[in-house]
Amino acid sequence: MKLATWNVNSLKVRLPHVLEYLDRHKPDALCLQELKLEDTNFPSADINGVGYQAVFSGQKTYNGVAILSPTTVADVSVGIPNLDDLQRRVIAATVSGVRVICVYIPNGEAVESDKYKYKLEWLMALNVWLKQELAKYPKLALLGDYNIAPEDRDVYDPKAWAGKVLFSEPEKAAFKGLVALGLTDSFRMFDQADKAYSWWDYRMNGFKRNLGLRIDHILLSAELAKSCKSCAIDRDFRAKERPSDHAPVIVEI
DNA sequence: ATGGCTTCATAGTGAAGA
Repeated sequence: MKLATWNVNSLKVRLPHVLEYLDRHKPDALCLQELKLEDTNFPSADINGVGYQAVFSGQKTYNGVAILSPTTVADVSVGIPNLDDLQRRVIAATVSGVRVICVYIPNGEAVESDKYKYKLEWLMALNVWLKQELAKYPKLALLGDYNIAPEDRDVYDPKAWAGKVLFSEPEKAAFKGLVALGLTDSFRMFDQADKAYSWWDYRMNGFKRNLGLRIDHILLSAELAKSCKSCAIDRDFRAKERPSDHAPVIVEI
């Protein structure tokens, strides 16, 4: 079974890339973030046309998440219970017996900002909720844009990024808090190339110079981790014409 | 060098992303 995640930075613009991705990898679930469109504008017909169905929670201009699957999914839920959040950042569904949770964790803007406070509060609410979800669903995968680089090796220049948003200690502690629930960072279960990242700034030729961060992750519950066969970042889609600034990440379980 | 690029938005001295 293949599960994938991709921050597409506008589904309207990236639809051809998404359709190509589905055709090439045929994932059992593809989690998308930053749709940047309202539900009424969701391109269901195009996605159905390549044999996939979608559940989604969108909003105008910002955020928006979806799960694409070749089969009908069950028990769809949106948002985090007990978190009053107008931003569409979470959608979950059960796909072939696996609880798939798609998240777009807040960016945080800068450590001094109110958005950073919101990010840390959001992460705390996610942790509380996930603890309950893991008790309910032993087979659980948390996929998405975490907006956190967990370790030095996930950052092209960790000294320059020290203390900055995406790499600050409280954010890294929140990531470890998710791992402490019993989740495993699937990417680090396997040998990987050095300087492997999932996001590169559009500016400064960030991709060509490989000035990137690994901020898109697939965390697996113990039961899924024990049968996980691979995890890979697909740089091909970042190298295309008019790409998203994020590359897709995929696991085989 | 707080810029640099891309998106959606509106027509802003833009906002937000990461």
